Amino acid sequence: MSKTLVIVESPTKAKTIRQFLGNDYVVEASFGHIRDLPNSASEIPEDVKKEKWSRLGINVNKDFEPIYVIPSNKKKKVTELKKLVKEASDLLLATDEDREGESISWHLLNVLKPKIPVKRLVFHEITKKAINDSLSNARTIDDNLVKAQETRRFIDRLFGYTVSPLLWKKMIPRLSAGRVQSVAIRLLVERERERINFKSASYSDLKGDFSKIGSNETFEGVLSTVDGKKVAESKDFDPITGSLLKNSDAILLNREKANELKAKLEKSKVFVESISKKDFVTKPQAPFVTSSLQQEANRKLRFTARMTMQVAQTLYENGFITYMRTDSTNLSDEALNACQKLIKDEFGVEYLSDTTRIYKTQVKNAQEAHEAIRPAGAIFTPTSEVRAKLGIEASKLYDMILKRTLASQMKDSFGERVNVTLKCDNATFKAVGKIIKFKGYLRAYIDEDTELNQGDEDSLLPNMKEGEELEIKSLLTLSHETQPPNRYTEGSLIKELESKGIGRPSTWATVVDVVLSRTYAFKKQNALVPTFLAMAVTNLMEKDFSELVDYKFTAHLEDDLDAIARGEKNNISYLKDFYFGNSHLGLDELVKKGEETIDPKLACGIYIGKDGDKTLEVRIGKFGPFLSDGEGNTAALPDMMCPDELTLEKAKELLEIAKKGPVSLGKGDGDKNIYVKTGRFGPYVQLGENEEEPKMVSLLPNMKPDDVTLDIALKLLELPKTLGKFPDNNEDIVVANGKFGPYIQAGKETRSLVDISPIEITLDEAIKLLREPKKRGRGVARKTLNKELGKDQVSEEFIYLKSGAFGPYVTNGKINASIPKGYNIDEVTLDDAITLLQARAVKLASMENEEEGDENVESPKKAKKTITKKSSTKKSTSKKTTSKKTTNKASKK
DNA sequence: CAGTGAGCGAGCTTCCGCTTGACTT
Repeated sequence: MSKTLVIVESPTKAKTIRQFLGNDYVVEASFGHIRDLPNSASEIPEDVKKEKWSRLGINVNKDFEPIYVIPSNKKKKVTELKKLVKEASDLLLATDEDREGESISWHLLNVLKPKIPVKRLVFHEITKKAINDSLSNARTIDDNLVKAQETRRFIDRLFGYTVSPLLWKKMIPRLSAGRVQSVAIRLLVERERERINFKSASYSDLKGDFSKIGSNETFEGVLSTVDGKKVAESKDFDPITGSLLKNSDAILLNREKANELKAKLEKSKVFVESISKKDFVTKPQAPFVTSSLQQEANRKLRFTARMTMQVAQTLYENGFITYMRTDSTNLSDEALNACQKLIKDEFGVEYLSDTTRIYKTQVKNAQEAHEAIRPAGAIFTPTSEVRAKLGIEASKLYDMILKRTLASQMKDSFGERVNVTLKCDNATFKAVGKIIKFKGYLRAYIDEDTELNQGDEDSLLPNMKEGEELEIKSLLTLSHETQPPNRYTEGSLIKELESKGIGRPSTWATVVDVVLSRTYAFKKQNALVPTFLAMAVTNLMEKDFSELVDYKFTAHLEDDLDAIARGEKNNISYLKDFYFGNSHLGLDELVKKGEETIDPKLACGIYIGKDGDKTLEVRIGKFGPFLSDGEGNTAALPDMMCPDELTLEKAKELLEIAKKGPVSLGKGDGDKNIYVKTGRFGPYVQLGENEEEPKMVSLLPNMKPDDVTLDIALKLLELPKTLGKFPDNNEDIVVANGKFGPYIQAGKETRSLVDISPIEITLDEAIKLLREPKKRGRGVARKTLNKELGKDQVSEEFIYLKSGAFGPYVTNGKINASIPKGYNIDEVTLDDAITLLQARAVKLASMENEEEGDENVESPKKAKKTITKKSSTKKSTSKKTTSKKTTNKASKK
């Protein structure tokens, strides 16, 4: 008998639903979108390739008719689904309930062309009840919602694929621009500009230790007013001028004045002027959504957004948490019941909120197709169990999710704050005490706001009366400097984008990756530093495409898409308006205008300042940014230089040094100068300067320019050198430093030098090495790519970057992790490596458990499985499901 | 096996959102 085919987006979701639906249903996953506009030139069908519009994938002249193609990695999936449709009695399209989900269903319908009855249905949560409800509420596909999705897709494509080529022409190839990424880098750049324009201000104040008379228990007070005027603090200063804000009537104390005041007050008496008490209440925050999870994991666990999502994915696949790409703060009844029970058990009934707390989603464009991120199931798994199965990293993230979920249904925290003003001569001091009377949700989870503003600790003041005299135990002058605004971190950038409605839960982690991999920014500890390239691109975008990088562009787009989804707006005329313009210039005209008017010379320069009549600027060159004075003098910029560090003075200095030329280390052969320089292929030493072909030798791997002494330089310049004869073939043994690192050669025999330095190797050592068997070609290459990235501060392990048979990977000696595509091998940092290894460890722990599960259930078949691993994928997945079921059952007791 | 800041082919690069690929060095 044929069955009903149900198609969902995620295989894990399919697996869960399969358990609820029973044998009359076949549940399969589409793995997201199955069809899209052609991604690259190779995907454009031959018959339209000649058309001018084909590189957009959209025929802009024919009502924006798209070319849809099935990407190669989806072809197998599609054939599989087609086959299942043939066998099925009817089809249920159960993709997510949002624009993208509706579109996936529409594409499925168009590609699979089913001849059986088709219905569209949605589950709001994955519980038996919700699924049964949805089965009885099936509907048809919402065409307007599909049109809204297409419009979004086309706008992004038209923006990205017309503006990026303009950047290639005017700046350098391979640059990119888009609705989301261009705004992300603009945020970074604007913050950097604030830092560049920032003028620091110095100010001083006093801190005092006070006590009741005769008591040794002191408390702290901070100088608040002098002669009735507020003492200036950080926020009273103008960040651009560094002086007091115009409308501020605060009094500015420099160090001298503060010291004078201190000397005077030390001789004065101090009294309690006033005491005021105020109750305060703090409330828990909503359960996690993708962005808040990424932010808190970034802040508390130092996870990158990518790492957070990798670990969350593993937790999801193992049935520990609900879906991790969501913008909904909603908790299902199942979750609420589980919370209430656990709160009672763990903390006591007095900690349970009287009413169910419901959190309104603040995000404007939220699509709420899923629940909040929470521990899965009707009974939450204890963290210890997650730790046992998936290891420490996964359990840390899980614990955070568990506690935040619980806290969201717990009682408020409340307490009392006491403000005391002390009078001392013509000055006053302020002391603050705090008592938390009931910790409430803080027992479970302390969020960022609470942590920053008040902490969860009591700070007590002694009992005092107004008018009471106190003792001054000590006074201290404190000097402060105002600080420039902080750079964005991954977490705070995501937060900012989300608050502007830009980007979606599934993309925030990749947005960060795009910005980094296109070298629009680099990481400095946790901060994202925009590059000069990002500044040049942002300058251009702001000037010529201001509407597109306006922070409100996406918000307006969302409003319009909603109108299209409601059937109130026509999508074609909307697209025409955007691309060809109407009352304003359309994208097409903007790009054409840009092609004519943008001067590459101007676009590639970032103004630094004037040196006399010379204009100093950073220029974007093919090989990266460099300094120029406009008169042919150039200078390289130090690696990883932050834009706000390149002041006018610093720029002058760098140009000055470059003009003088490299400093000679000393004299070498024939009285020629020896220099250390850096070229396209890294640092090298050079002998002489005016020769036609000065001798140049690269530094050895692991050698830094600063380490090179005259002695080392002389030895390097001896390369390539002949050590002597190789007795076995009577050829000269030559030591050289080649493209792939140092090596020795005797006739046809070559060996890479790995452990021995080419400037120290002796004839005997060379002979010995040549007689040892040659490692295979790849082996040699692997040894050359053997870079120590540094030491993991936590585990104290050294981490290496190596290249193996399956491409480059990082290792800590125990675990290996491949470098994913998109990484520049030369730029893999220690942090990247640690992230990759942690994610790998989590994955390995998860796989180990699956293996054990298999063994327990069907150990006799294990051998068979390993042999037929590739050919019978289907079999092994179904087996995994059975094993999962049993482990789950076992764990729920 | 080259040491910049740029002059020539030919063809390509690029967007945002959905989802998880392969398991070793």
